[in-house]
Amino acid sequence: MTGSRRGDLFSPACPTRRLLDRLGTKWTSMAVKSLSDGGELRFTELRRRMPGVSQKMLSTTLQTLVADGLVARRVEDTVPPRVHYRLTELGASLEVPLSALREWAEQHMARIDDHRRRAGLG
Amino acid sequence: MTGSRRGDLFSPACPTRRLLDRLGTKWTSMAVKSLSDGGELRFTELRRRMPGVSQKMLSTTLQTLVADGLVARRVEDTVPPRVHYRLTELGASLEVPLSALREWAEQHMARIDDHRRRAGLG
DNA sequence: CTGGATCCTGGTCGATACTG
DNA sequence: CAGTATCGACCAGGATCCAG
Repeated sequence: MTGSRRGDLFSPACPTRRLLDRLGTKWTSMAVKSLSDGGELRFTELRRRMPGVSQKMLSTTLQTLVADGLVARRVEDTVPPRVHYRLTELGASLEVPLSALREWAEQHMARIDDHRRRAGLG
Repeated sequence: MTGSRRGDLFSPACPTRRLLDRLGTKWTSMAVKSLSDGGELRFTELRRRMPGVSQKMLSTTLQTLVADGLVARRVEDTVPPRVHYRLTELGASLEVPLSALREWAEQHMARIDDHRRRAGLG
């Protein structure tokens, strides 16, 4: 942090853009929400809470979140293995602004859809 | 709105997912931010504020935003034509949760990047 | 000046099959 | 149970040229 960085908002390294890029991937926000609601969950439990997700995509999504430090992965050394996922503090802190965006979406997306229908693009 | 819709959060029509899908497209959030900062702007003014955007992508992005009802388009009937864009009330209201997400990104993305580097995933 | 039309590339995502 | 490997479809997005 070198003081004011408003100019950075439009640099290729813009943190907002990179964050939205990730949240924009299909399953990321749903996984965060599921872990926020369910606490610590196993792989299959998580999968059940995310209708439509494939094993590969859930695995990839979780790997990204773990690498980002938003989700913690805990392996029980049993047979068969049990793997548990939960939000880290960082992940939980993201839930705050993210839930604000969710509220906005739930309140206003219907109007957006309506507008799009009239424009004939949606 | 038909009362509580928490279950909808994971339906294919989930409003949050669809909103993030749009905000996740490369230039959308930058355009919203630029219009929020600059007020009403012409196409080329907007383009200057968004380094790296191509004519096509700016055009496409603005069309989407206009169709969504987040941005208003005003054409001055001159030669050559001047086209002005500004946020609608709906678009301005989106700026509220969006700026909260920006703050989070600016405060925490560095830590995410650091975490990723250690994980060796980029 | 403000776009539209076209072509092309890379990455996201899904289906399927296989493994410890 | 919890992944990994591979293949292919699809589309966002960039380059370029053209038009009102």
